[in-house]
Amino acid sequence: MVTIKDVARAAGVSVATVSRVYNSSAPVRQDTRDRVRAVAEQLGYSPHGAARSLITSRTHTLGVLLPDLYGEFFSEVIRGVDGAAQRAGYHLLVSSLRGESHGLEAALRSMRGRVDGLIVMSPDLDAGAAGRSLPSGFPVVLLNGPPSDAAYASLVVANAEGAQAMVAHLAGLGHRRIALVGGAARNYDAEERRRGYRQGLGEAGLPWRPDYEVAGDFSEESGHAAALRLLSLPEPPTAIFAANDCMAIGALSACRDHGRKVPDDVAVAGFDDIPMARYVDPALTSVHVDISALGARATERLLDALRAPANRDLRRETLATTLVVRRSCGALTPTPMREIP
Amino acid sequence: MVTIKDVARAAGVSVATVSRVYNSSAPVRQDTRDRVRAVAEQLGYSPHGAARSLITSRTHTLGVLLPDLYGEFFSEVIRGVDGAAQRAGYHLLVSSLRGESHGLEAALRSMRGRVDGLIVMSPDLDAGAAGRSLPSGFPVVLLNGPPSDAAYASLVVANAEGAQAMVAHLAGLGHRRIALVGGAARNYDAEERRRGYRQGLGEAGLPWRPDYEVAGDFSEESGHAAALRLLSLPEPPTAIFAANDCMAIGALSACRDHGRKVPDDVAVAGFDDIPMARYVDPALTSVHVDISALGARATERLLDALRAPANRDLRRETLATTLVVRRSCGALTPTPMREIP
DNA sequence: TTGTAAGCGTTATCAG
DNA sequence: CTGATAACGCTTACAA
Repeated sequence: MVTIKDVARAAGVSVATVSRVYNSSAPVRQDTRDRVRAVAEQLGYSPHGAARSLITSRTHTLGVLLPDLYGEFFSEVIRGVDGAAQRAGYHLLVSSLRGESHGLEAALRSMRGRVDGLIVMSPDLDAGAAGRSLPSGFPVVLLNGPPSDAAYASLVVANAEGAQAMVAHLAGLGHRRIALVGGAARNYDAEERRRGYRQGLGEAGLPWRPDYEVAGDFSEESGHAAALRLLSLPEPPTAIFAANDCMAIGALSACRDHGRKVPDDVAVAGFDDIPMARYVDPALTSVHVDISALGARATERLLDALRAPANRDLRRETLATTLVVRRSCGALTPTPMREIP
Repeated sequence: MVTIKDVARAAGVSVATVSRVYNSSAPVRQDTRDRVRAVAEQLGYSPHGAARSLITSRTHTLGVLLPDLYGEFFSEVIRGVDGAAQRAGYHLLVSSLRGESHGLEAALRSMRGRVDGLIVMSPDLDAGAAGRSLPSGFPVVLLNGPPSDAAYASLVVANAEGAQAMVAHLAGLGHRRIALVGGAARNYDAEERRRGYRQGLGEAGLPWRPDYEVAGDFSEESGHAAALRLLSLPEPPTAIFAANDCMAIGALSACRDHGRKVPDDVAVAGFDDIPMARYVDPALTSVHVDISALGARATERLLDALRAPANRDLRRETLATTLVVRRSCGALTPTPMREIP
């Protein structure tokens, strides 16, 4: 491994000069600079990150902690985070929690001294403990977490508002029996979407019925099962609103299995508007969430915090959603697909 | 930030002892050990990764370089890699290349001293340069790359075999006019799948027709466009085989738009068998690739290489695929979905 | 079983 | 503009 010393020796300068060339931390004469560059290039030198961060106490790395790495949703989050991080010259240390309860704490500890800040997505309601494992004052942005941890900058999707808008839309189409396929238990997004659903019912003057609220876990399979249960009710719903698109797609296939035409016999809607949504049959009405923008925005806030640790901005920011009407909800006028900017 | 010195002082021992407690590198008396642990715990100490790896020259981190972070495919790869890495106590430094041609080289350089080994996915055919940017002897596993770089351990999906099997299946169902929606240009997977397609035609005694091979780029949109073009031919194909599932799903929607029933009027098949495949309508016949297993296997090989740098195994390993028959190909007997173990 | 001290590859400080 | 040299936090001989 070629070090700064080798370069210095070969270029006939001191290590300090080589360092200065690489950091432009002080003026270096043009010809020395060129010579150093040339020698370094030829030797195949590049600075050793760990050594660098030992002295600067900056790693130029952001930690990303996700509950799981499954499906398009997380792929999109990482995509957004990666883009923003890369633009700022930062690396990404990614780790998933895989449901271990104390995993968060362990993950946090093992990342000490390896990251300058953290993006933590912990939609788990009981994960209030998150905060305690962190050195206080360590730059963190919380993604889609419950609001309890007021001590951290956080970013959430307008879950309740989106769900409410969807119910309003369905009610506006004349549906009186609107069911919900709920998300994973003890999941904040799921709870918020449920809250929005109920609120939407209320505003539309529709009664809340316990048999119209069945549990899912965000997977296609659970959506399928839940929809089958709903369709088998003595008085089945005329609209099924799933708390995410995967479940909605599962619901679509359940309708087929059950011999119900969508949207003629029953309307189906989802949440998230994953890319696939417009390609299923019928194209899925959904609540659009710009997931990669969520990741990018989280990253930007984290980077801001790193640049100016003094005036830390701990606000809770909400990312708006948009209703995207497609065929699956049977909008009376065959609405053209709404453009997402 | 609390360092090893603070712990040593507070526990009334030397830093060496604290270090030994954390590394079990030498015997420490039980009571000293307990005292150190207690003090460390109370002070909230955890070893500084960068400092550690500076002296040990091991980062306990693996670099993952992906061409892009889009869609379920990459999400699954990372998932597999993360699982295997986490089991072995390794971190993941993830980065995408975003199509910058010299991005690979830059990414590699910037990771120097931050990772112990690399998993590089560079399906780009012209990326033979990959190797040259790496310090020779650095542990690397290549994923889905062209075979030119014989100097590295590599892992590939049995693309050609899978495609060939699909064509054989379609021909077996009586199809004589089988078209291909190809993958991205200059992409190794895409080329291999095309090769398998042509080979399959040959073995089935079917002629290769230039108008039956249209280009795509692995996106739903391109699959949609390509299928429309195929269906508008004077003599349209009776089966459309897309080089991945996203494009196949695009093709399904194109068939609907064109008023063709799948599978009655035209058969459609994909490649990858992403989770979504079984939930589209009709359920998509595809070539199953265990993507997360691919990632996990790559990681295991890399870890092996790290543990025993001496006997390095540079073989090229091929991951088998399985044909998954679902409704979209119109298999004459409505075959039940084949179980994936 | 424990302590002392020499690095690991950088950057930062201070002279020149 | 450039060069010595002291950190940074840790591990690891070598001594005790």
